[in-house]
Amino acid sequence: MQPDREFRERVYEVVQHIPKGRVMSYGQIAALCGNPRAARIVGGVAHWGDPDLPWQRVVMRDGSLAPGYPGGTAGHAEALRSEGVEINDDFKVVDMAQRLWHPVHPDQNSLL
DNA sequence: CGAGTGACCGCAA
DNA sequence: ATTGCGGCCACTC
Repeated sequence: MQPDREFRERVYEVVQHIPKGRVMSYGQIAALCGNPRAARIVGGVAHWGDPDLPWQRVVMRDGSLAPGYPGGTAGHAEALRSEGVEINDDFKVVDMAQRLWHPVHPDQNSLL
């Protein structure tokens, strides 16, 4: 797939700023990058984009983990646990609402 | 230009 | 609280 460079780089910018121990959803990131419906595109970036970024901090809206993470959901879970994020037996982030990171304010989507 | 595809999302049953 | 479905964006063939 590989989205256009413009969008892709904004995604990088955002993902880089997710603090350790916090997570963001694909849709949330997409919105922050100016394209609220491009959640799937963000997924594409996550899969094929720069591997030297904290992609383990990007999860689904409901807290479930991505299947495409290197090492599978299990690997993803481990990566997150290793930085203090609790993952339950169903491979979902415990207490998403609290774990979700929002750069500025919960509703308005300003760029960092 | 049309059809298929994917680390998604929100709204019904 | 779980599923199922349709809709979305960008890209490839």
